[in-house]
Amino acid sequence: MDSTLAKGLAVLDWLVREQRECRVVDVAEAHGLARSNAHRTLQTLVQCGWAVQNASSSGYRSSMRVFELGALVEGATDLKALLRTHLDGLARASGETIHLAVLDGAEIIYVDKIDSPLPVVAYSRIGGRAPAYCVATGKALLAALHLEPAALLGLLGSLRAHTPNTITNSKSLHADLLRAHQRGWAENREEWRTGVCGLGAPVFNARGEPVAAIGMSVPTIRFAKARARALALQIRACAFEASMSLGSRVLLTTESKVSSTKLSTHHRRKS
Amino acid sequence: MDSTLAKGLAVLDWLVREQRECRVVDVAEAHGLARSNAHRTLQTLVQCGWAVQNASSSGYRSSMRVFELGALVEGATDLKALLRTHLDGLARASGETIHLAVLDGAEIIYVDKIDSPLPVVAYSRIGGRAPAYCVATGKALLAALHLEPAALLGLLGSLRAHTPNTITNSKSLHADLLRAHQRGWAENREEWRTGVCGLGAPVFNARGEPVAAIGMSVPTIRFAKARARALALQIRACAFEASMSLGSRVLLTTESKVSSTKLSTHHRRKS
DNA sequence: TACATCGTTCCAATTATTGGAACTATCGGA
DNA sequence: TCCGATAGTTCCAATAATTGGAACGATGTA
Repeated sequence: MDSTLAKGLAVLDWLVREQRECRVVDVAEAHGLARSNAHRTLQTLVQCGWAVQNASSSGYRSSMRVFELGALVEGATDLKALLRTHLDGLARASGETIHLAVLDGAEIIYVDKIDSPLPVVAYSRIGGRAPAYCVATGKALLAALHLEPAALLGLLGSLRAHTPNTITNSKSLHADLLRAHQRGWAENREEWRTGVCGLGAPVFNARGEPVAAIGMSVPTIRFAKARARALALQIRACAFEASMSLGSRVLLTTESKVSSTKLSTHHRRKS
Repeated sequence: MDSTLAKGLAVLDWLVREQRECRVVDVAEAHGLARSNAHRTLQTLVQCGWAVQNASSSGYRSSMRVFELGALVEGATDLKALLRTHLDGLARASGETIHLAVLDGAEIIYVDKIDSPLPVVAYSRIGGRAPAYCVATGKALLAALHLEPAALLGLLGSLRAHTPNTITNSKSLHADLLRAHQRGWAENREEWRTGVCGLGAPVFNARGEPVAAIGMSVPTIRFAKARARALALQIRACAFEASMSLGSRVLLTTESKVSSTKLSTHHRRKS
């Protein structure tokens, strides 16, 4: 492992998150580096175009490079643009907050979001993260991977409780994912934030791979059984249409088959 | 300069732009590294969370980290969210393609964009770049800096011609920027892309600093003198309102004073 | 089967990094 | 104005890390 590279990446990451002009000593203290080392690291970042130095104050900020590359990543998948209309439709139909999320290891990242006009409890942010096993979008994506319990645990690590409702048992989670797969949507009942429930369904690309999940965050107060089910059906239908628009060619005759037919091309199934 | 860090950043940048699964040899060849070196560099990127390795193919891709950080940068300025409504208004009023751009060294980066329903000639992309001295948004931002000709040349370097109309003379450019400042908007007459003209005006924050420029791309065919002037006035007014919404407190009485009063808090003026 | 390609590991030679010290600049208080 | 403290920057020898060739195993191909 290139420790110099690791050091520089850590400084860069830190610099971006600080979102302010940082001085050499700040970096040195935050990373336990000698002043001269921090200085050279920052200079390297500047010379490579990842940071900019204020000529008068000699403070450092991250450059627009990460924004540029971030936009590239976003544009590459083009998910956001392609699925916007679907999200809009869902937002209008439900009136709730809608998310588009992708899986990144054991976490999901919100790629797009439409805020609800109704009062909401929790705040999320584009680019924000959440543990995959705690939220509906994450569970929808995990369910679409069809991992065995062991592989699941390997991917997620220990299941920490974030609320009294968080599923912390590997077998329970696996059962929950299986149910999600069978139904075609995943649920989150205050497993991540108290007072907030969620629904999510996976979106598949033309190769049948799960590339994102469409999710909905609903305050528990508006999550009565009948409404929850109605919203879930909306999400599932929306995710299905979204998959179609990405070129997913799933043959199906009845609505209830939506989820089960998604299996087709996929890697593993549990024993 | 930490060469190991520079090497790693170059590989990371390359990996993001490739937008495909890359192998060790690809990286080694592209950067003139030994296989073992490329391998270790990639492993470091993976361990630090900037890249992911496909377990089966052992190929590497950039992770969502850059997207996450990019979204952070975008959210930090919050420019996009704050100015969206202004851009929308301008887009509806003009029917042309609207840009929001920020200055990054000698280039501008498009932060937001609303496509025209009318036929357009050139294609731009959020996160895309253009030389500041060639486009209207860039010239609007440069004009707002009030740099002396020498400082301007220092910032921009040599003025390469991208079309027959590109301003390649430092003095001419300075005069053009001065005119832009006096009028309150900058123009681009096929200086970047043949067949495409542009208009741009700077947006100031509460501290009177130019933070972005609102721009409009118009095919030359729709850029007749009278219409160009009408659109320019729209842009200038829109940028002014946008500045107000960011907390810029510029006292003004007549419309024609919009631009000249912007001077107030600023750094340098030419001798 | 033999060959070629590639990912990965290992290690000694090399090279770059490291951090203390010194120098300079800036700021604020006496 | 002087002094002391703080911080940015430069320099350099000791150190520690990187480097790339070689070797090995895995995979795919003729």
